[in-house]
Amino acid sequence: MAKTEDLRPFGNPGSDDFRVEAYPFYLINRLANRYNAAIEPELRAIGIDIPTWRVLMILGEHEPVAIGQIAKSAVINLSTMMRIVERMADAGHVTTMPSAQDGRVTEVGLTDQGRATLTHARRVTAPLYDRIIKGFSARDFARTLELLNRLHDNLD
Amino acid sequence: MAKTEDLRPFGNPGSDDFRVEAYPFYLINRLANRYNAAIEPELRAIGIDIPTWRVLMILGEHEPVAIGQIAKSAVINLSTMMRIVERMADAGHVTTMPSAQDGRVTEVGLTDQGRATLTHARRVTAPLYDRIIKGFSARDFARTLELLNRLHDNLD
DNA sequence: TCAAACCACTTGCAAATGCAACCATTATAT
DNA sequence: ATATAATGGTTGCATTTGCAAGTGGTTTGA
Repeated sequence: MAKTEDLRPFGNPGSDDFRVEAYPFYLINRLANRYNAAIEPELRAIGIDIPTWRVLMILGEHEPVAIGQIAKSAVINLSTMMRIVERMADAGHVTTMPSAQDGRVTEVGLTDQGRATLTHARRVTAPLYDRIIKGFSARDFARTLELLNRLHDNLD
Repeated sequence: MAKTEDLRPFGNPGSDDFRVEAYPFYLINRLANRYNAAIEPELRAIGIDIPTWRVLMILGEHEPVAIGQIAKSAVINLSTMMRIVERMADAGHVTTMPSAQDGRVTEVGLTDQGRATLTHARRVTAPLYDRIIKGFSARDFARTLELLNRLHDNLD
C-alpha cells in the first residue's frame, strides 16, 4: 500500500518547495471568491447582497443580536457591519434598538419582511448548495466541516 | 461502532433543519476573513496589502502572466485586478508590457524589487502557516487540499 | 464616590471595489 | 477580403470598505 507523500512542506510559504496550489489559504480565498461570485446574482435577483445574506442567516439562528456580536460572528469589521445594518434597516429587513440592559449596545432584530426575505434567500440558494456538495458522502461532508473548524480554531 | 449522523441536511439552506454552522460557505467565508485579518498586519509591516501578496504568489510560480490570467487565477474581478497591478507597478513590484503574440494582452512580470518583496513576504507569513496547520497530520493536510479542490471544482 | 479605564458603537474621510460603457486587437464567417 | 463577433483590457462613476478619531454608557480601583 503506497504511502501518500507529505504535502505540508509545499504549502509552507517559507519553504523553497512552496507551491501556491498547496497553500490552504490561497485555496480558501479562491473558493470563497468563487462561491460569492456564484451566489451574488441569485441574491441580487431577490434584491439583496452578500453581506445582507450573511446577516440574515445569523439572525435566523437567534434574535435579537448586538451589532458587535454579529460583526464577530461573521468576522466583519464593526464599522462595516454598522453600515450593513444601516442599509438593511433602510430596506426594512431589520430594526435596531438600544439594549435595555446595557445602554452602549444596539440590538438588531428581524422584521416580518426580513424573515420573508430570509425564507426567500434560502430557497434560491438551495440549488447552489446541492451543486456544491455533489459527490460528497456524509463522511466527506462531516470531515469538511471538521477540517474547516480546526483551521478556524487554530487562528484563535 | 457508531455511525456518524448525516450532517448534510443541516447545511442545506432550503431545509428546515438549516444551521449556519453546518453551512460550508459560511465557514469558508468566515475562515477566509479570519485568515486575512491575521495576515494583514504582517504584510502591512513590510509595506504590502493582501491583494499584492496574492499576485506576488501567483507571479512567483510562473512569469510573465497576462493580467486577465492573474484575475482568473485569483478569482478577482478584472477591473479590480487592473487597479491592483497599477498600484504594484507604481510601487515598483511589477512591470507591464503588451504581449508580442497578441496585441490585446498585457503581460505582467516581477521586478527585482518585486522578487525581493516576495521573498520577504514568504518569510513573514511562514510562522502563521505553522500555527494554522498545527495538529494536521500529512493525511489531514492532503484531505484538506483535496476537499477544497473538490468544492472548487463543483463550482465549475 | 468619583475619576480613570474600558467598551460598544458612530462617523468623517480616503481608498478599494466592481458595474457598465468603451476601445483596440484578434478570430470567425461569409 | 471584409463585416461581425469575440476577446482582453481600460476607465468613469457610484458604492462599499475600513482606519482613525470621536461619543456616550459602564465598570473598576483607589
